[in-house]
Amino acid sequence: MEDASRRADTPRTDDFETGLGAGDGLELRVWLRLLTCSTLIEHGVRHGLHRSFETTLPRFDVLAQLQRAGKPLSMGELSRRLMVTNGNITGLVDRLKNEGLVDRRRSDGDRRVQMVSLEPAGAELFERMAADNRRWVTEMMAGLSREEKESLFALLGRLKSAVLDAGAEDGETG
Amino acid sequence: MEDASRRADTPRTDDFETGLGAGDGLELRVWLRLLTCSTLIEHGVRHGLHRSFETTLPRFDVLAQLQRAGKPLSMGELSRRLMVTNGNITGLVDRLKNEGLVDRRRSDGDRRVQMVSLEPAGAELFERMAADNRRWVTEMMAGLSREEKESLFALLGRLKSAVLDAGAEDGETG
DNA sequence: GATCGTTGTTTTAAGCATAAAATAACTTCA
DNA sequence: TGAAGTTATTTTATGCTTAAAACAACGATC
Repeated sequence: MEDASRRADTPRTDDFETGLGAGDGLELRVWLRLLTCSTLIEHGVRHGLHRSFETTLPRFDVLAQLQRAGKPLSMGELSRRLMVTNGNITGLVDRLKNEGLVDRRRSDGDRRVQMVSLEPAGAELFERMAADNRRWVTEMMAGLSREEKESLFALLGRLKSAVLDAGAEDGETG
Repeated sequence: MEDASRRADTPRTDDFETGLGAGDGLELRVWLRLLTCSTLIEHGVRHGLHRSFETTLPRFDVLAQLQRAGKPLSMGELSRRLMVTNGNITGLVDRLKNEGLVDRRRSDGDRRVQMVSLEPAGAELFERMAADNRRWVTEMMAGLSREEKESLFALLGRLKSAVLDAGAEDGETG
């Protein structure tokens, strides 16, 4: 009978739209809803990784990038791909290396650069996690039709471009 | 000439789709793109809050919830609305209280409960931050038409429902 | 071939976040 | 009323994350 007390102290992730309401700007409403969806799915994935693999989303993300790249990546390249600051990558790779999942070595050509590569244990673990991850995400979106998912994918592509364009302006003004 | 070295160590937020590629499942592609958009906008907002107000997104979110509620909220209620664990709220409210932006006092009826309320300084600061926040988000979405934003809003609503429905199944099975 | 600016990474200090355990107050019900 | 269970919050241990500063190696230019 371990059905109650599911886990200790997880947020309830109820139906709050974390912020503003109907009278506010459309952009703000889109952003808040986007954030809610992102947070909800992230909770699902993180919880799955924790429960099934005793690991975390950032660790998974690093392995995913290395697997996807199919070649060693520098610390900076990982930082850019994961969209986190590079001080962050240092600790993350430290831990993954201690766990034997990745290797890190100085580049021959440029002695500043550290190249991170996937160890066999890391690749094997990643494959197992990726399969479950895909299943979790698919299940979470099971309520959407194929058309809805395709529209959403397209619109998010538009949004991504818009945000990147807007960001390019303030900075590259020259 | 302080145009180079914009800021110390911010991630480049380039055009990487942080993860899988074209051959993968549609759901995974939607999720990764959603996460990219969410991260990009979050970076914009966080950077603005940091630069203009020397504050952080979680602090802003707490104030936003209190302002929106229009009444004091308990620690647990804040935790649910922000979708973070409640241990988290403790430290966050500690800091906001030290800064004089909120007040926290035991509830009369239930002595376990702590009610958090917005102080005048907090309300005043929030109004200023909210105005800028709205501007930043609007600018980031300037490249989208009204129709696109409305479609996106609607589809994200569908997604939110789908994820909540999927989550309701594994747990309430009884 | 020394100096200047740049680039890649790490370090530091602070804050955010989680999960799990602990504490404390409430409720129920016999 | 008092033991058992539930709910609200805090504490603990650990890890993630940021911004900024520090460090180290590179590249160009003179």
